Order: sequence, then C-alpha cells, then structure tokens
Amino acid sequence: MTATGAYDPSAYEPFAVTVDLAVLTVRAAAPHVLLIRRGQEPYAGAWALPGGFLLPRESAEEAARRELAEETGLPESLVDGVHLEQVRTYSDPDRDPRMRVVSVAFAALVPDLPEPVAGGDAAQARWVPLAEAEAAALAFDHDRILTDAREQVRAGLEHTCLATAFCPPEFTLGELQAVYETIWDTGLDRPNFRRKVLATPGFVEAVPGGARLTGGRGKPAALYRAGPATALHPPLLRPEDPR
Amino acid sequence: MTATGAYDPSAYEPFAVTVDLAVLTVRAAAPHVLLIRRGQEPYAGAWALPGGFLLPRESAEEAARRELAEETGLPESLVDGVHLEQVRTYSDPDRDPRMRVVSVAFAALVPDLPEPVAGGDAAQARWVPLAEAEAAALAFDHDRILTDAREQVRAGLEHTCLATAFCPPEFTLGELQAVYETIWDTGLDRPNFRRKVLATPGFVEAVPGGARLTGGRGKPAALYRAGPATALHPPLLRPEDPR
DNA sequence: CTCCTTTATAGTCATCGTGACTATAAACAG
DNA sequence: CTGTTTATAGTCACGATGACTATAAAGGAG
Repeated sequence: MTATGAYDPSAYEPFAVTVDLAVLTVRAAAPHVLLIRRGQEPYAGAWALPGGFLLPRESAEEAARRELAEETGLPESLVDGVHLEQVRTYSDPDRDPRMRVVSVAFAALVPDLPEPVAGGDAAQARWVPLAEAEAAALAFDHDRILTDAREQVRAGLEHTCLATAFCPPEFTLGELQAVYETIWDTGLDRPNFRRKVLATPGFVEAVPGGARLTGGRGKPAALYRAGPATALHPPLLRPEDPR
Repeated sequence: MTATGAYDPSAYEPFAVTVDLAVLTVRAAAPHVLLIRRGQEPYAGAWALPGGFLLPRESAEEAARRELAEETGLPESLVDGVHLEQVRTYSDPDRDPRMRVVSVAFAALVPDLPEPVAGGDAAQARWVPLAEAEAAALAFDHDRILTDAREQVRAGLEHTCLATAFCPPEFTLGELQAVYETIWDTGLDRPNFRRKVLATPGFVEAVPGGARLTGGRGKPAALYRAGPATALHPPLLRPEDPR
C-alpha cells in the first residue's frame, strides 16, 4: 500500500475479502482434504473449500483459524496448535460471479483425527481423498487453490520440518516416513530415511524414558516428538522418479 | 471462500485492497530496493514501498505490473518481462491508520538499469541499498514486507532459476555469480559455481556463435542466456557461514 | 614490448551425503 | 515353533560438493 497519495474515497473500490482453507491430512495411506458441500447458489450442491469472510477487526490468519474451528468442529485447544500457512491470494475480478471477492488462501496441516462435524453454514463437511478432490470440479477457483496448496506442501516437506504437523504429538519414524511417502506419492528406503531424519539436528527428539509404541505388528518403534528445528539443512529431496 | 452461505451484504465488511511492491535489483555489488518518499499523511516524508489500490476490474498481479510501470517510469516492454511473484498478504486491522486496508505484497526482480523517474503520486523515487532500507523505519508495515520479500528471494535462489531475473538478457557466469554473492552476502568459489550452473540442464544456455563479453579487465567471458528450466535439481545451497 | 594484475576456464582430490543393500532384533499370527 | 512384519544397525559404492592448483586471455603500468 497502502495508499501513497491522499485519502480519497473515490480512488479505491471496496472489495469483499475472504479466506479459503485447504485443510490437509493423511489418513489410510492417502492424502485427504476437507471439503464442504455448498448449500446455496452459486455452485449450490458443488464441493468447495471451507472459508468465509473476514470480520471487521480480524486478520486473515485469525479468520482462517476461526473458520477452521467452525467448519471442522474441532475444540479450540486443537485448532490453536494447527500448522497454518498462507498459500497465496486470489484476486481475479471474475472469480466470484456475485461480486468482487479477494480471497487469501491458507494450507492447514492436521493430524488424522476426527470426522468433521458440519458447522457454520456448510451443508455437509467431509474428508475427501486428494486425488478425488482434484478430479472433481470444485466451486469458484478452488481447483487451482487446492493444486497450489498441494504443491506448496509437497515442496515444503523438502526444506522444512512441517511433516511433523501431520503427525500426532508423539509419533514413530515409520509414521513420519508414511507422511512423506503419502504426500509425495513415492516410496522411501526405511533405513536411509531414518538416518537422514536422525542426522538432522532438531528435526525430531526422542520421547524421554525410551517410550515405545506397541500394539501393531512387528517390533515396537521408538516414539519421537517434533523438535525445535524449522528448516532442513541440507534438504530432504524427493526422488526423481515416483514409485 | 468465497461466501459459503447466501449473499447477504450485511455478512461481510468492505475493505480497500492494495498491492505493495518490493522491487529488488543488484547494483554496485549491493542489493537495492526501490523506495518512494511519501508526500501525504500518514507517514508524510517517510520512505515506503511503491504500491497502490486495485482498480475495479484488475487482479492483484495486473495492479502490481501497472504500479511498477507507473512508479518506475519503465517502458511497458520492459515491465512485461519483469519477474513478479507474490510474497504474502498483510491484513492486520491496524496496519493503516486511516481505514481497513488489505495489501497483497509482491517481489519484483529487475536487472540493474535505470534511475527511477518519480511518477504517479510518489513525491520521489530512489534506489536504496537494502541494508539501509531495512535499518530505516518505513511507512506502515513495509519493514516487515521488505524483510519477508528479501527472505523469499534469498531462499528462492537456492531452488529456482530466478537469479537470472536480476541479469540482463545476456550475461556472463561471473555476473550470475555476483547476483548470488550479493543477495546471499557470501562468497562463492568461482570454478565450483561454474561447474554447478553448467551441470544443471536448462539453467543457462550459451549464446550461439561463441559470443563473448569484452571490455572489462581480464579474459573475455562467454555469454549465456536464461534457459528453459525453472527449478534447480538438486538445489544450489548457500554456505552455512557467510563471508 | 614486457611484466603484472585481473578474470575466465580447466582440472584434481578428498570428503560427505545419499541410494542400494544386507543383517539382526523384537513383536504378533498361525 | 515358524513365518511374517516392522524396527534398527550397519556396509559399500557413487556422485555432488568444497578446497585447491593450473592455465588462458585480456588490459594497465612501466
């Protein structure tokens, strides 16, 4: 901006500003996205990303977190910890047929947990496999938002520690590897993955007391928590040729 | 969003939407940013990033390119080729004391060329060394926008080919290396840099005819153009300890 | 014209990270 | 007990990279 000249109300046009959320998770070895079914025109009956208008004294980040709580029915304590990052802002003049709407898109990374409770004005909310969501025709320009969000998260796994955002507070290295394999749609060598993660300081830290996860088949795995690191140096590059 | 419910005008608040530009270049072995001096309140007399309001039927990208042309006085032919990328959107309710303004920030990467012509409503426009600009108190939240833009460009050099956006259409590998060294504020080994760039397919391609740049001191250097590649695989990582 | 400096370019060598792979441990299912 | 599954430890070769040396080709100083 912010207006470089005098404050002349005729110099600008008022817009509606919204947030759109690509809420991503990993369940059943496949990436999923939270979609809501629209109840009203336009695009009534179509699937769309959750989102909504900014309140008068609310930043886009605050609005995103509020909408996330409303549309998923998650308790506020959980929503507070969710990893939320801006994707980009969509401002095509014709993206909403009703009026001029500028939308700030966010990607939210959540662990696999609850079936969503349709709240707010969403007629229906559901976890949809990402492949299915991208094949469907979503409302507005949500196809593109979803594609951009997916690509941002895919790339982010290479250079940042945000894969842990998909995991519960305590997790095994096998679960962490499954996140990478699911989001990248590729296979990774288990010993090599382990070596790389443990060699990156601050990526994960062992749960004290030698806690292990039992109950599955196979040898019990050690439990880890997300460490203080945020970036990966050097990066964890995804293989060139997918599985 | 975009409104999930019915179209109820009372359900949303109108905002002003602007773009802010961090126009970056490399000159005299130092990164520079284009700043304008504000003529009116608020922040009259302070330095600020160029920018302005979106027109009624204009996307943020279009507005950014238009403002870039207006505030730099560059010919449209040059502005069309400028690399422009979204940084993020700033929506704090109090970021503009006059009214509610949401701003989409862009980073523009331009080769070292013209001293800007103050156009539009900018009282004065000038290339400012980046270090100086970051030390100064810019108008609004432009300090933070500038910091975010710088960090995005710094990181982008590692994984993408956008360093060529700082170079003229034809350039030497020495010039390209100078871009990296300037933006990263680090020193790079010349033979190693050369080996890495030439080993990355599509990063640069030699100008046909064995064209060389003469006139400087030292052996004439071969000329290259930006290649078709957009990403760097594997990345060109910046050294851990700066110069 | 002859050094000297500067920049470009061609190599070498050791090291480190990584991919591919083998081996062992510890659980559960039959 | 046996086989299957998952976790963890370790080996080996290759490729990318950092550090470094050497040579080529220009201009400038004397």
